Amino acid sequence: MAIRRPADQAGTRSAILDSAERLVQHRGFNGFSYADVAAELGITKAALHYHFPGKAELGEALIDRYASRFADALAEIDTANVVALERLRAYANLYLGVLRGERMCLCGMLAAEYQTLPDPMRQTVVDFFDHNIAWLTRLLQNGRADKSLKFTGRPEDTAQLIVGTLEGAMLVARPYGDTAKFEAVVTRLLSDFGNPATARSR
Amino acid sequence: MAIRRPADQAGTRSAILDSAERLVQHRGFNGFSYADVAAELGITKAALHYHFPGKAELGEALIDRYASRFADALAEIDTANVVALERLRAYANLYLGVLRGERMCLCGMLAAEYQTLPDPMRQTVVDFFDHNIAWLTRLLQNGRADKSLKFTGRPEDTAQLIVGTLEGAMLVARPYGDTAKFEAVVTRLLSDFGNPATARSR
DNA sequence: GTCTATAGGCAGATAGAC
DNA sequence: GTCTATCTGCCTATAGAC
Repeated sequence: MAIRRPADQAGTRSAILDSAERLVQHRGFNGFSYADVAAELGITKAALHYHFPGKAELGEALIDRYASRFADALAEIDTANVVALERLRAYANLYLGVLRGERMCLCGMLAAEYQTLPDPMRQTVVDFFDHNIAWLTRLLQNGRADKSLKFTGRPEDTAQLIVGTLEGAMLVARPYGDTAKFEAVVTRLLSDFGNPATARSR
Repeated sequence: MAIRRPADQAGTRSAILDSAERLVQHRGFNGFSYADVAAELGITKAALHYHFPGKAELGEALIDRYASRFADALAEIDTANVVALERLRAYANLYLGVLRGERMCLCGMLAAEYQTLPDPMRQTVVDFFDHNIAWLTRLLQNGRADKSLKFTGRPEDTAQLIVGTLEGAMLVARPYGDTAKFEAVVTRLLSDFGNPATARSR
């Protein structure tokens, strides 16, 4: 008893989201227009308004989909990796994948534009970060408990540090068009959490 | 033999820069307009175009002034602090001051919008980061040499990590309107560089 | 669902008077 | 230097035909 829906509706809707997502991650929410999306898909602006009444609704749908995809990726990391340090590495690789597509993290981009975002989008951005921090906090707590991760202070603060470092490293690396800069930061970041016996302070 | 100039010219010019700088750090380069600045100063848009022919030129002037002020602050840090860790702390405090004014770092904001920036502004943004990385790299080299700083790997990579972490922590903390989140990250970041004898790995 | 046509507003920018 | 007036273009959004 599947819900019946014209193929085009779901197809166009997700094609719009794909295009808009790429544009926002590339140019920002204030840097793209309905005209850009319409041109990319070969349809008119009016058709977009049928699927998403306004830019605010499109933006909300964008974050919702991105957040749920990210949540799936985190769950996948949990099932695929046992060791906490490996989970952390996999988490960093999510960001690297985004940067490789010459994109900024969607919510990192929206965080920069936060003050100009339509009201309904704001909470959704904050929720994304909250979810990431919560997941990392659990990971850090577990890693500390089973002694696979070494770090000082509150897990919440270190989780905040990790998110901040990854978002910031992306932000700064992108103008250089140089993923190596990002990767060097990740390596350096992760090295602090590993077994101190293998770390060298020179 | 001072250069003579009507008081208003220099006055208006820097008032425009002050207003535009605040607006860009708050709302982004694509999130403010000549009309915003004009309204704030009680003058017309046409007057702005007299001082800055176009938005691109205004943007360039904005970064130039910001970068030179930042360079002064770095020089000031070097003369006021002997210990490398203290210099690092003072550097982080520069960022904290910006965040306390409910602003994002100008160049961090522009880095997010990089793909939509007028061409002449792009190199100037990159130069800003290069300068910061270079200053931090020297600081890290000196700190390592006199054993006042502990860290692993190449100084360049750690410099990149520090800039990324500070920019990213600002980016993520601002939507929360919570400077404490930023300060916690800074404390956590700096603790890794201090004397290991006083650090606790719990 | 998608189109054409168009409204209404704001953007960056210019000409020319004072 | 700053003004008024105006241009052109793009923006988001809507009405109504197909």
